[in-house]
Amino acid sequence: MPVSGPTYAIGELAQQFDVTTRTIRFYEQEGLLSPERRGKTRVYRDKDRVRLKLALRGKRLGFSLIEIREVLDLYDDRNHGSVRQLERMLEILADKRANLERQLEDIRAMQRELDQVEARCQSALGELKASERS
Amino acid sequence: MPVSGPTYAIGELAQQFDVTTRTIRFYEQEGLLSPERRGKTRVYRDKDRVRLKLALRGKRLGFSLIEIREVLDLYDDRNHGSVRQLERMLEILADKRANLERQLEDIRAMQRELDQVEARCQSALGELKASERS
DNA sequence: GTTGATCTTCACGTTAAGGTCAAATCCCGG
DNA sequence: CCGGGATTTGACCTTAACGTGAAGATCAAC
Repeated sequence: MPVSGPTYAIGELAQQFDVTTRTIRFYEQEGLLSPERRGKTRVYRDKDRVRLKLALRGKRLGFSLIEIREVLDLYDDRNHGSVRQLERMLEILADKRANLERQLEDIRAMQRELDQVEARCQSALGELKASERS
Repeated sequence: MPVSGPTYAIGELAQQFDVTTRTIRFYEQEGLLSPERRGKTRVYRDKDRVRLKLALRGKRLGFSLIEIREVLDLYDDRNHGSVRQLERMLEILADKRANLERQLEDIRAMQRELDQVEARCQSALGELKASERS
């Protein structure tokens, strides 16, 4: 009983996520999406929507489309391959996890630096405005 | 009295940060670095090293070289321009800050998803190994 | 002094991630 | 049934961030 749920046109999806239809078609070409077809036109379901959302999140984090596809493919794995494949998956996951950790560190470091720069800017601005009043 | 401190050759720096010399020269061409010259050869000081470090961090966070240059230029600003310029700087900083926040959110969301995928992998792996023993 | 490592500039190549037409086709309200 | 907006495929274009030689200068070491 595949409840099926709502469907979306490509333009609809594009609007929802603020990307162009070109992007969505490109993601399909690169194997990130595989919508059904009604005739020639693409029909997207919620599972496609989820994949697109995850893909865009990955992109914001600097993942390449290839990496994103790898993870997405693991994600809805109804064919949990061999032991070897599963172990490879865990390897990839560990890798991505490590990367995220480093990004967190980087972000915190950069936030500290932004704090410093901003403080200097603010004080410089204060002085300028003070001298303006003189 | 500019203590000056240690200097580095381009290859040295490349090794320290695990990038190619081409990258370092490219960053110079793009205005991120501006080492002195002894004759034709580049001589790097600690301040250049710091800029390189910050640049690479920025890159890991998905900043473009242009954005990185903007921030670096703000960073060692001995010529804190006009009020307008300072205000523009604060604007940019706020922008980058917001971006970092979103990245943090994305990272946390993605970590949760990795947790789920990994759990599924682990359990599938457990089942496979169990059935192997039968 | 020659060899090998490192440096220089110049220039063309490459890859990722789409953008940008163009020309045909589809679908839907009137 | 038809006109206009949305979709389709296909082709080529673009930008960022380097890679990859080529060809020569320099410099320490043997």
